[in-house]
Amino acid sequence: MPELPEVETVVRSLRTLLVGKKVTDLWFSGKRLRTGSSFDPVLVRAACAGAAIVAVRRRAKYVLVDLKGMQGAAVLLVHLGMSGRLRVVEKGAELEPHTHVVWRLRTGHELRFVDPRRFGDVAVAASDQELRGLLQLGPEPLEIETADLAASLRGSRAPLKSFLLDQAKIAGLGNIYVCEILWRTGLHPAREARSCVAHAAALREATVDILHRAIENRGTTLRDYVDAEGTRGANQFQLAVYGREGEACRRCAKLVKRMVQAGRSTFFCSSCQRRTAAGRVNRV
DNA sequence: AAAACACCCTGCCTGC
DNA sequence: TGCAGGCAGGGTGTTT
Repeated sequence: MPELPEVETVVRSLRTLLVGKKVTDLWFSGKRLRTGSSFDPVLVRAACAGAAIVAVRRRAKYVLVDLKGMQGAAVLLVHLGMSGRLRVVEKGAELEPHTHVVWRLRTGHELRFVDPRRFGDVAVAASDQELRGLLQLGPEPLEIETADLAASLRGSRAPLKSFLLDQAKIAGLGNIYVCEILWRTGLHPAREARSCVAHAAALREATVDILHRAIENRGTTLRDYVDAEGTRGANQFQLAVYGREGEACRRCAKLVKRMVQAGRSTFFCSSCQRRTAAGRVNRV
């Protein structure tokens, strides 16, 4: 499940493998991607074929590839969804099932987008401003200012868990890292966001630390996440609560609980993470 | 207006 | 053993 650290890891590996390379041609499976996707093979081919790869960037959970083609500059957007992978392989390497887009490079390598569940997305535009997926995104978690986070919290009656998952409020977190951030700060997932204004600094600090550590570990591989070179992450061994229902809390040894919020699992410690505004910030 | 929810998809796991 | 059903959840569109 690629979240910000996994996407950042993929972007870094793609950057070393792709920048300066030229796309010769593309191949498509013909399958649709996620509902509401603007994925259009004709447009993607027109923007990519013959273009040079200038840069590879990340915005929230999106991979952005800057292209320079005969018709000018373009931006290629790839979202990995739940099960998406971007791999750079040798031409002629066996085609994995559920491969949907292949960019053939002049070097003889291929960039491949593989996505069994097709929750991912591929799109092109002339600039970031024309990429629909990027328009509603909030600030980057690694760059957000405490005052801005506090102001945003103050205006939301949503549960804190939902607030942190809302890409319009803060862009790039997913279920795994939100659970970890809440545990680290000792805040209960069901607390109203606006009751946590005083904890904005602690939330920001925990977020930055947890994301940095996850990036250092090259992401969390729970099932099949790998980077562009096929390397698994190692951050799954650092998780304090996610996926640990019934196991001992690493801080107080009580059993980690699971509840469902907005249809998604929340893992937390009911002893360390109190509903009441105790004002206590826990440290590992 | 903001929050909640249904939907898309496949693979894995559980239970009968 | 085999198969049905539940579950995983990011983002979008719809409903409350």
